[in-house]
Amino acid sequence: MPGEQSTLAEQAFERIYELILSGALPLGSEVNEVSLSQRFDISRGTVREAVRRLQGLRLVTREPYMRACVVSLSQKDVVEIFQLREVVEGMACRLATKAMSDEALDRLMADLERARRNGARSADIPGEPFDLHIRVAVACGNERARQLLTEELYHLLRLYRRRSGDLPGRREQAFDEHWQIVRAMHNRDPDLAESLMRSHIARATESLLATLAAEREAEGASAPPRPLRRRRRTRVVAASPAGAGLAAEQPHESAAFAKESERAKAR
Amino acid sequence: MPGEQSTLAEQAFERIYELILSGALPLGSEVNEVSLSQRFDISRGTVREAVRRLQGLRLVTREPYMRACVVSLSQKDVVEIFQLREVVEGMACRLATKAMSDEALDRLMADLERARRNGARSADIPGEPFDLHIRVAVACGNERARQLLTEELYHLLRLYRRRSGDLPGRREQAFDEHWQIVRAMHNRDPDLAESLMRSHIARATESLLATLAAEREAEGASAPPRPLRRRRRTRVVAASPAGAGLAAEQPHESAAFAKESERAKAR
DNA sequence: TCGCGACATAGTGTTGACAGTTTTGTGGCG
DNA sequence: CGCCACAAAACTGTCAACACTATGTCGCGA
Repeated sequence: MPGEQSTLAEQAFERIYELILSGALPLGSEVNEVSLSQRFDISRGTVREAVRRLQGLRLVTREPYMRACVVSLSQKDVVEIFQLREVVEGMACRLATKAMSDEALDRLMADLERARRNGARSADIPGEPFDLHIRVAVACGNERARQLLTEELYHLLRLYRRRSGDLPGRREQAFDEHWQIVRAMHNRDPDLAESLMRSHIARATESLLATLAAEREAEGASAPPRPLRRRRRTRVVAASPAGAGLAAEQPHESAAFAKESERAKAR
Repeated sequence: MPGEQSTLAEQAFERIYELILSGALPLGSEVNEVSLSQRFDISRGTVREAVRRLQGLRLVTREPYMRACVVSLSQKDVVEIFQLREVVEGMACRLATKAMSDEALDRLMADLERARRNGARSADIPGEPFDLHIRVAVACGNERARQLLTEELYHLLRLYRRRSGDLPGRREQAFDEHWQIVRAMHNRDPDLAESLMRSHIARATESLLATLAAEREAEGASAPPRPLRRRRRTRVVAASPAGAGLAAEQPHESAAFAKESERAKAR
């Protein structure tokens, strides 16, 4: 019963990855090897291997005898990621403009138009059915850039976005910018497309920073020293055998957890 | 006797990394866990952990029950890396132009001038005492970009560069371009600096591609199908207990190996 | 002679146990 | 009442053994 085709460690890697993306493992939370091994009902060494791969992807940080932690993005991190995205997605846009077929460009345009009609919810929200940024990254032909954008940077931003809405009006503006970008691509103007994409992301950066500033303002001095780290007895527990008492005192949704531990630990 | 301060797995990671960078583990060669564990005189599980981290950095590729392999860069890979470098280093140059202090810029200029006098060998060769690209990446202030440039992309190129000289005359041209870049930075012209850096790398890309094409031409049809993979009985063996019979049939330098296995396995 | 299937072998996947380190809880002392 | 030393707990680091898979080899039959 070896699952499908991959190794246990591979599956564990995927599952932990999903746990982090879904917010079940909150940013900055501790990653406990034994807890995870019990949850997945596999050996600790196997979990260990998966965690080391996460470490390689810089999704968890670790130092010798300390507990591993999910990365917690500071504002500086977010700015750095957006700076990177700005130039790399600009490049991807330029390359895609040169690489895409006429049919693919027509399809892209049609999909963008359809998305606009289908509702205003899918302008610049990662993971939505139509996501221009993903489409461009995939189409650019540079596999390394695609991986960087869609697997290393974008997911981190998804993580971050969960807890920060958009500025009002930004959505419509983003749509407009998307439209201009796609039109430049369709006109086979690589330099313009790159330039527009860069401007687009730069504006999104400013919007996000404004949102964050407003948030910080609103929260006021509720918890300025930020008790991150050094927290007592609040670590993500391994779901007591009954599967009931989940640690739900976090402001994140810890669903998708309970169903994982329905085994009686008969050993 | 726990070494200095880090874990065994950490040290193993570093050592394997060095092995790959030094060419002792040639590109595309197989990475044998037991062989390495015997060489380092540590457990296989520990080596395994290190290899998984290398995998996370995409320096080795692996599929379920197959042997792990050091990446072998195709020409497409190199082009992709240079495309990425072009925009990311351009960004780094722009940010550094804005972030560096006057003193740091003066020092940078002085070092460049000194490097020019000290010999023509250090124009654009990674790892040399003065390396403008590293200096810019470090000074740009974007930690993520620095890591991408100096630890993920640059080392791969070092790997590749080992076996490809430069085009004649390229070195002087590179020096000139470096000089222009630094002058733009010194004049606090971020956009010009970014543009110059991008052009510089684009030119370097063309130079490298020309070199590769010439090489390919010179080799002719010596080994067109490229027997990489599926080679018989030639794998890097684990140094017989006497420490003598090293597998030296590879056209790469396998030095720095012998000295690692002087322990009698007294156990 | 060539194809093909069983066997042997090398290497990876997984596990449980033991050792070392950090954190936490507790009790005595100033 | 606060603080420091000490001990227990919790967790990570390391290892050796066992299970599983892939690959090369050898013998068989057509």
